[in-house]
Amino acid sequence: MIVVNGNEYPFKEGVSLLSILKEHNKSLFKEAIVAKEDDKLIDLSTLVSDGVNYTVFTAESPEGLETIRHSAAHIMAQAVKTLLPEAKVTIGPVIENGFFYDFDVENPFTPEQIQKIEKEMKKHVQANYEFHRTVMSRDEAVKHFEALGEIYKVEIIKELPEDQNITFYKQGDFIDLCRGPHIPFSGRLKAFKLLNAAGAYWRGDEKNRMLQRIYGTAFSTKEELDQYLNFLEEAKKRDHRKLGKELDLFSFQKEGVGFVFWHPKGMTLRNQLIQFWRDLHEESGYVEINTPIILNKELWIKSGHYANYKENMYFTQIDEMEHAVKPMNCPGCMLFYNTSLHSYREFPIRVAELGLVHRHERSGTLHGLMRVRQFTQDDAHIFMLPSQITTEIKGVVNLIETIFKKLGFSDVNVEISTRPAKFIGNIEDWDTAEAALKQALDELNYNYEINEGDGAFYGPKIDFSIKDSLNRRWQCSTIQLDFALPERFDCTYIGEDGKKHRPIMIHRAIYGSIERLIGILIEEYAGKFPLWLAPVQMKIIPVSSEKHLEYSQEVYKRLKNSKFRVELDDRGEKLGYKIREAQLSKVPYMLIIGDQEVENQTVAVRHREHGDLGSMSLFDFFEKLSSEL
RNA sequence: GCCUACAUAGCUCAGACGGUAGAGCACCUCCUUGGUAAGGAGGAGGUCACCGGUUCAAGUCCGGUUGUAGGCUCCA
Repeated sequence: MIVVNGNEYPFKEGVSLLSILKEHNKSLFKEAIVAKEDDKLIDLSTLVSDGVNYTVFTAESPEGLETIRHSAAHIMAQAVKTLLPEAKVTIGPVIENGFFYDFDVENPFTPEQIQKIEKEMKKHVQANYEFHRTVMSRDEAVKHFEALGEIYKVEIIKELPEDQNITFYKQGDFIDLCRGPHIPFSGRLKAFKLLNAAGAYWRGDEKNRMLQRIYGTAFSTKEELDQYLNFLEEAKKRDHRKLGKELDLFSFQKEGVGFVFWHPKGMTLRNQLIQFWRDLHEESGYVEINTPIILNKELWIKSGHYANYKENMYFTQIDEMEHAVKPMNCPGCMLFYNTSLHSYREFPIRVAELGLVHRHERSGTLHGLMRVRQFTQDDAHIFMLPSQITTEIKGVVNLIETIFKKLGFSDVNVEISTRPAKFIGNIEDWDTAEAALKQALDELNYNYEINEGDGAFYGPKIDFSIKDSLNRRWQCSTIQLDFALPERFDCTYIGEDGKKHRPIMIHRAIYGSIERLIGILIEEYAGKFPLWLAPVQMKIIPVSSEKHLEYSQEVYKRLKNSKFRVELDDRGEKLGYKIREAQLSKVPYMLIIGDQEVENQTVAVRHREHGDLGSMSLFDFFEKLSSEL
């Protein structure tokens, strides 16, 4: 007997899972993509063994979808080889929303070629080739691919363990090295699209040859594919670079590549975020400092940045002495710490700094507000006793939670990075610190991933990332322990025993970069900022710019005096026109003032999303606003 | 930095074959004083990113530079 998806079938020697389905379960047979034996994904062509429990997946399952995408990459490679036989194939994995395949070709792919490749793929799908799995020995495999001139495959095979059987998949006359599993027939690939092409280094190493990568995606149905393509379109509309221009928040100029020009409305966003941040930090027992953005080279040698981070730093001369523009705030804070003698009784000392830092990023990596060369970090350094680590980390995590909640982010990813191969300090300190980080997150019931060995050389860290509109993750908050800097700067405190000790120090940032955060917020809200952030909170629109002007100005003054960000549109345009403009500028409230409002001393409130809310007294409107803020 | 594509008015975009620039919106002026997403008329605005080449003639063809976009790499 064998079991498939809970149903028992008689066992027969030398029969594949697919044949079993074909015989006993026609509907599942038609939909089946891949299967699982215990925890191992297998092809449907696998011959069944007696007494085994199999699970068969359709395209609807994550396993099925991933297999479809993987096979789509192979079919794409097949199509490329059909059209360009001299192309050399490399690798073609599944990625978050699709797949790609890298080719070594003489000339980069043109959009027309991509179209042709897509058409060719459709032919291969139509042909409904069987994906045939074969096994070869290493030597056979190397010979096979050497004969074909597929040098990249040869390279990969040579790196596989000597004794390992190497599997191949053949569909039509195309054969590719692959661990599998794959869809049973190419016809099971029902909905796919090639998206774009780009250069990519072989093995991601810029010293290697640049290959040409084609990205594509595949879904279980045409509807889902269309839905995804639609999502990409929608995401484009939310792109912070587009909205930043439309809403006049900021700009970039060729005179300063990677440096943001903040326009008045963008400045309001910054200031609101900063004010919220300051209030919260003051409540949470932080002090705030500000340190210079230019400091001499000796400092950066001492901090280790000169040795480890020089490539990303800008240098300048002052009185013939070399100086650097700060890429980080920590050394300045160390100097501040050392300006006085500290006692363990003061601990923890929480020192915040909204520090303007400059980092040289390679030109090709710049991306709107998300990656720039000058940005403001909402930094803080906390000095403490070893026994205070967990409590302090928890304090920071709570602060992060409060802030993300206010900003409306729910999809936050948390990762702990532990001791790397190259590290400073002693292992006991690392172990204590890593345990403290985990304990803090555990006590707060956080789910997190662990990146073993991914910590900085100076200490372990917790990173928090959130998503932009295209589901790209951006790291914002970070909490990093640092064993190096207190040492390098000889920071000390006087302990209970009257002797000098080395304090524990953490760096932390919550917004990460104010620039990046605003970029993410623009996309998160699609430009419709909540009332507390909105650059303009309400616009007063008189029906007639003559008859209703006086009362409109009075309303304007009262709102202005109550510290609201209000504008009065007193142009001689028609009501519909002014509403349209206000609507497009995404102002939360429009206050329409006509004869009725003047007479009753009210305002007609229109909300950017809920439309006309009717007339109300200014007092009621204030009540409404305060309930929203 | 590397690969590819793109660069025309403030914005969004047209400009087959090379014959010295065009629309809509925005802006300015005038008319219109209009009740919940565009009232009308007129006007002004461009060294076609920059530098060089081919040509009688370059927005258009070629080369380079700069910037932008999508990736690679790197990171807040």
